[in-house]
Amino acid sequence: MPRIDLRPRKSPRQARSADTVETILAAATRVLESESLAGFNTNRVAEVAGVSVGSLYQYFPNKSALIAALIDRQQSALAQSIEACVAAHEGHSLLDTLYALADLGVEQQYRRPMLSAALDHEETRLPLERRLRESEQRIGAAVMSLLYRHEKALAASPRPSDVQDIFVIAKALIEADAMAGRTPPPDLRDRVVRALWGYLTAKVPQA
Amino acid sequence: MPRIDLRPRKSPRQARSADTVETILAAATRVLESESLAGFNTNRVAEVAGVSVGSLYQYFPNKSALIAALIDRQQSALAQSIEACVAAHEGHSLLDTLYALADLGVEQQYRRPMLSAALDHEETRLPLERRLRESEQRIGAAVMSLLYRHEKALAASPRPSDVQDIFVIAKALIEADAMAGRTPPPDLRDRVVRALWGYLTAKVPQA
DNA sequence: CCATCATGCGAGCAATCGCTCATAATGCGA
DNA sequence: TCGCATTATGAGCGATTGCTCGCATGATGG
Repeated sequence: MPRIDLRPRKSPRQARSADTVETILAAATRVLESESLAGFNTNRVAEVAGVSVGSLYQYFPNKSALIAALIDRQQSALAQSIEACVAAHEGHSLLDTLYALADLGVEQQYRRPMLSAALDHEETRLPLERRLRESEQRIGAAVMSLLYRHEKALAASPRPSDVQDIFVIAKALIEADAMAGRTPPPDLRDRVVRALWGYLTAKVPQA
Repeated sequence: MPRIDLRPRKSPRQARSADTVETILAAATRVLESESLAGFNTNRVAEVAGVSVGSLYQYFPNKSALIAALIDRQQSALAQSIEACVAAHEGHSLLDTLYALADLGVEQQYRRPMLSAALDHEETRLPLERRLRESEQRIGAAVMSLLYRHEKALAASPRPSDVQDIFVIAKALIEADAMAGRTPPPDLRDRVVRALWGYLTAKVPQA
C-alpha cells in the first residue's frame, strides 16, 4: 500500500502557481495605484494581470483576501525596513535614527500614494488577520527597543502607547502631505522629526 | 406687465422644504453612524428618512452632494466650537487651551465614531467645495491667533504649516483610539496635549 | 494513444445601487 | 369648487460588480 506523497508538487506546477499569484498581486497594485479604490474590481485586476477571473478566484477566496494580501505585503516590507533601520542605527543618536525613520516613511508613502492611502482605509474596514498583527508587532518591538536604547533622552519611561502614538503621528503627517502633492515638501522630514522628538522628549508642565 | 416676484416663497412651503432637508440629513447621519460607508446608499437614506428617493433627489442633485452637506455641517460645527474655545480661553495659558481643544476633539470624535471616520475618508475623495474650505480657514485662523497669542512660549514663530500639522496630529491620535474602543481611554487627552505641546515647544537639536 | 485530473477560462447570474420619470397627491388663488 | 403649479412618490432602468460553474486545455502516468 503506497504512502501518500506529501512532498511539494513538482516544481513547474508550483512555480507556475506562485508566479500567477505574483502576477495578480502586481496587477492589483497597479490598478490600485492608478485608479484608487473606485475602479478596483476583481474583473479589472484579472484583466490587467492577463488571467481570467476564474483563475483569480482560484488563488484568492474573495476580494477581501486579495486586498488583505496586498496589505500584508506592504506591512511586511515596512516592518523589515524599520527593523533594518533601527538595527543599523545602533550606536547612533535617537535624533539621527528618527530622521532615518522619517525618511523611510516618506519614501514608502510617496512611492505609491494612492496605494498607501487605499490600503490604509481598507485596513480599518477589514477583519484583521493574524499575519498582519505580526507585522505590527514586529514594528512595535523594533521601535520599543529603540526607545529603551535611548531611555535617558526621553521625558518618561517608554510605554507601549508611545510606540503606537509616534507611528500614528508620523503616518498622519506624511499622509496629509502625500495627498496634497506628488513630491514631498522639503521640510516634511523636519516636521515629522519635530513631532516625534517633541512627543518623546518634551516635559509637559503640571497644571 | 407684472414684474417677476423674486421674494422668497411663502413660508409654509419653504419651511416644509427646510424640514425635509433636515430630516434627510438626520437620516443620512444615522445610517452612516450605524452602518458605515457600506450600506450607505440613497435608497436606504430615503427609507430611514421616511421620504421617497425622488424627494431626496429633489433636494440633493446626487449622492456626493448629500455627503458633502454632511461634511459641511460637521466641519462648520467643529469650526464654531474651536473658535468659541479659543476665544473663551483668552488670557489663559497655552497649555490650558490645548487641553480644552483636545477635550473638544475627543468629544466630537467619540460621539459618532463611524460618522467621523467615514466623512474623513470621503473628504479626501470628493472635489472640495468652497464652503468647506471656509470652515477649514476659520479653524486655521482661530488656531493661528492662538499661536500668535502665545508666541513667546513657542520654539519658533508660528508658521501656517504648524496649524495644519497640529490639527492632523490631534485628529490622527484621537481617531486611532476611537477606532479601537467605544469610550476614550483616560490618558487620551494627555497624550494629545503631549503631542501638541511637544510639537510646538520642543527645540530640536541641530545635527 | 488514451484516461485522468489539476488547472485555466470567461460568459453570465444575481444582487446592488445611483438615479429617472410618469404619475399621483397636495396646496393655493380665483 | 375648479384649475394650475408645485412637490412627492416609487417602480424600475441601466450600469456595475463579486463571484460561479460548466467546459476547454494540457500535462502526466500507464
